[in-house]
Order: sequence, then structure tokens, then C-alpha cells
Amino acid sequence: MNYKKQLEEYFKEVDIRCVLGLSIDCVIFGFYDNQLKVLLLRWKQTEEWGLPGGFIYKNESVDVAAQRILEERTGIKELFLQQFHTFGEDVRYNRQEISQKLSWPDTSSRQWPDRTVSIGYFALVDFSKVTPTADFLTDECRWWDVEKLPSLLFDHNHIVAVALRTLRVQLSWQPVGYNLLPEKFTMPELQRLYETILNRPLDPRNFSKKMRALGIIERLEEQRKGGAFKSPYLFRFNKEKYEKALQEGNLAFS
Amino acid sequence: MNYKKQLEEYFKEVDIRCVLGLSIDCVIFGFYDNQLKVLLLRWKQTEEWGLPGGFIYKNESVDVAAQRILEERTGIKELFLQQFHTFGEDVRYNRQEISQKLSWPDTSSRQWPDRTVSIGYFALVDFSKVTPTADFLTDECRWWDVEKLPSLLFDHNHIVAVALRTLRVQLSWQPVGYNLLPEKFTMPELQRLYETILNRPLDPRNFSKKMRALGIIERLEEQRKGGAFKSPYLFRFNKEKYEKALQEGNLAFS
DNA sequence: TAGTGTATATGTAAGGAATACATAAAGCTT
DNA sequence: AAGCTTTATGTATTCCTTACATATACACTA
Repeated sequence: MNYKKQLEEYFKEVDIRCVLGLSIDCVIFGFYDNQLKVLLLRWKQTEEWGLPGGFIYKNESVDVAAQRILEERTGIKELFLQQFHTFGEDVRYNRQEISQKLSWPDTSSRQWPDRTVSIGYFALVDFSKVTPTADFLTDECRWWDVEKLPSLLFDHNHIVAVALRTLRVQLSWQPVGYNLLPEKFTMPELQRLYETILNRPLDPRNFSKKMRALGIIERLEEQRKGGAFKSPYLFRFNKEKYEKALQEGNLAFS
Repeated sequence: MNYKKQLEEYFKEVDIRCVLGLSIDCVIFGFYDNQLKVLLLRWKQTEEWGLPGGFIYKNESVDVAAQRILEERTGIKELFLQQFHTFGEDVRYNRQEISQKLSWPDTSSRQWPDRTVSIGYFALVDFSKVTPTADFLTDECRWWDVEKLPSLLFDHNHIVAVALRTLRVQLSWQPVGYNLLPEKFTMPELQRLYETILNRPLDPRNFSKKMRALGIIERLEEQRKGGAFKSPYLFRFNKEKYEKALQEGNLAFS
């Protein structure tokens, strides 16, 4: 089986070039159709889905490795990427089960230790800018509704849950949500995003007031046409003002 | 040199029993004399100070390892302990310099990789309950004022800085500060603690109002006598109410 | 072109929280 | 008894949060 050979090669390479016993897992959030999405990969010749992840080169910073892995496995570059938790439970998942599901080659000869500690990163990306592309380990790469994830490989369901919790907390602290929208967006779009992440409805009048009061978005003259209704104004996120407000610490949203 | 032998033994043991390339560093905060303190260890036969740290057994959860290390190296048990960041820069510190400073034996024969990734935990402890005790690697264990730390080994100054930043943010989210005080405390003591952590003065009338409004402390009839002034009332933290308020999410402090 | 359906844009009043600010009281010392 | 020190406490103002309803613009259809 060709793929199995490839896997063997890959593991051999990893054992030589990478830090042993450590991995990185990335939870990539996107927003589309009023749904918060997560990018998942389907492993070759299986129906098994998991998070994009990978390993750290011996002389590579972990942050840089996270960026690289993301790019290698999904083609996504330059985004909001943040470490959120390190998963170090002694038994994170059933190793045998995983080995079986993914038809991994016999790993008894590997130097890899019994237990892998994984550093979790989450990314926020503009859905429209991503072309999900599978890599050499996987057959398929696509967005999944975060509320309707399948049962994932490893402890990836747990990792997604922790990432989501972190995202919710962060959203109240600083408007990280902007990273999930295209450059220009309407107020209702922004509101849907917040509603989706926080998982509760918000009042449009109050929401608009609060968002504009933060002083980090600007309304453009432009409007978005196309719907059978009043055209909404477009807004743009102002990064300079954001940085300034961030330093002054007045960006809380409740 | 006896100590050097001991070190060699220790490293050998670590290589066998522990996860390679990973370590844990603990930033232990205490509060005394209106100062935020950090517990540091002085390495044997040196004037070099560093954070208590250690390694993870191969089949041990990282959280459990952090607790164990804390207890082994400082005698502290049962406390507020939380993972806050994983430090994975490719060059965290000058290894040669450290080796020299600590007179470490030649490590070229070790299996240990070139780079160590460290998982940072911070702990909040009741100052009065801790008896700093040095362990077999160190000559001295004592509290240092967080504002007046010496230059520490490894990247420990950086780790403390990140821990402190995390503590400040957390304090606005949930009243973690209580872990730093003895069971019974006065309102002014609590205020000093907050002032110290947040590094700014607070108004006593507003502070008292806000704290009592959170509904998670109760005033006792008891008062603390002893000063040449009006006796302050004692308060007690109510853990049940705290848990309840935590779930309902109304514990923000700004 | 008039009518219909749909999502958008917007203001005001009320309640609650945060801030600013100053003085009287209690305990110990001398 | 006077003096020093630290604690305890209330009110007015401002700001933020919440609750709540209607007119408007656009597209589509008849």
C-alpha cells in the first residue's frame, strides 16, 4: 500500500527532525452562513476527521511551528493565531484505537514516546479567503459547523471545546471577532457573528450603539445592495484605533 | 564533589523516568506586608536564583506533575494552581551560560534534547501557611518581592512577567485573590491585595461596596484588635456562593 | 406601477453600576 | 485627656446597560 509507505517515511522524518513527544493542534475558526465553522481534515482512506496538527522542528519556536503547520496543511497564511492551552493528560486517547482507525504502521520501532503532549492553538480566519485543501496525509479538508462536529480522532473534540470556551472569554475582552469577517462588513453581519460565538441573541439597537462606541470601526458611505430590503451600510475595522484602545484597556464587551 | 554526583544521578534518573524535552516551571505568588511575593530557590553552591520547576513522569498528567513538583520542592500542598502558558521559543536562554553558572556536569552523553519546552503554572498561596524549604538541589528557598526580583536563571524573569500579566487579567474576571489571603481577613487587607496586584490605588468606599456587592464574602461579628485605631471587621470568603456566582458569570471586577 | 414581504436603521426612558469625594469614630499611646 | 492612626461609611453625578417599536429602503411580483 503506497500510502502506508508514505506514512512510514513521514514518521521516520518526524523522529529525526522533530521534537519528540510534542505536537501542535490547531482549531481554525471561520464564520459563514451565520454559523461558526471549524476546519477539519479527513485522513486518507478513512472516514475519520481530526484537527490539523503537526510537529515542531528541533530548532524551531513553537509559535512559528504552529504557523508553518497551519500553512502546510491548509494553505492559510497570516492570521490571528494564539496558543490557548497545553494538553498533557496522561491518557489523552486510546492509542490502539487511533492506530487501528488510521491504519498506522507498526510504531514499536519508533523513538516516539508513549505519550504525546499537545500544544493547542486557535486561529480566526476570514472564511472567504480560505480554500480548504487536503494535504498528503488527508483526502479531504472542509469546514464543519462547530455545533455539529462528528466524533473526532484523538481528544480533538475536547480540544475544540476548550478553544471555543477561550474564544468566548476573549470576545468579551477584546474584539477578536473582526478577524473572522472580511474587510468590509455590515452591522448585522457583525451582530450575527457575536450572537453565534456567544450563543445568545443580542438587541440590534444596543449592539450597534456599543460597537460604535468602542470607536474601532468606521462606517463607510458604501452600502451593500442586493437584498430585497433596506441596504445596510458597510463598516471597516480600524486597526490603528484598535491598537490604541487596546493599550488604554477600554475594549470590554459584556 | 558530592553535589555534582548527586546532580548526575538526578539527571540520569530524569532521563529514564521523565518525558524528554519538557519541563514545568511554577510561579508561586504570596502576599505579605502589602507586597506581592514570589517564591524562589537558590541553587546549591551558587548565588543564582530561579523558579521551582521539574519534570514530568512518563505516565503522569502534566497537571499532576505540576502539583507534585510544587510539593516536592516547596512543601506546599493543595492550592490554586493553574497552567498559564507554554514557553516554546527556539532559544529560551543561553544553555552554556546556565551550565556554567550551575556547574552542571557534562551533559553531552544525556538523551535530553537541545531545547526544552516549559509549561508554566502559577500558584496562589496563603503566605502564612508556607514554610519555604530548600530541597536537595538548592541551598535556600525564600520569598522575593515581585517588584524587586534579581536576574533569574533561564528565562525565568520572562516567565514571571507573563504569569503576573495573567494574574492581573484573571483578577478582573474572577476573584482569584482570595487564595492569597488567610481564611479571615479585613476589608483593608483585601483592598491592599487588589491594589498591589493591579498596581493602582483604589477608593476604600467604592471598593468595599463593590466587593460586598459580589455577594461572595461575609462579614463576621469578630473584629481584629491590636492596632492603635478603630478595629476592622473580619470577613470570610464564602466558597459556595462563589461557585454559584461563578456559574452565573457575574463576578467581573473592573 | 402599486403592492407586498423582508431585513435594516434608529431613539428614548429607566435602572444599575462606577466614580468622585470627606468626615466621624474607635483603639491604642503617652 | 489629648493625640495619632486607621477604619467605616453615604450621597450625588455620570456613565453604561437594558428594554423596547416603528419607519424605511429595496427587490420582487402581479
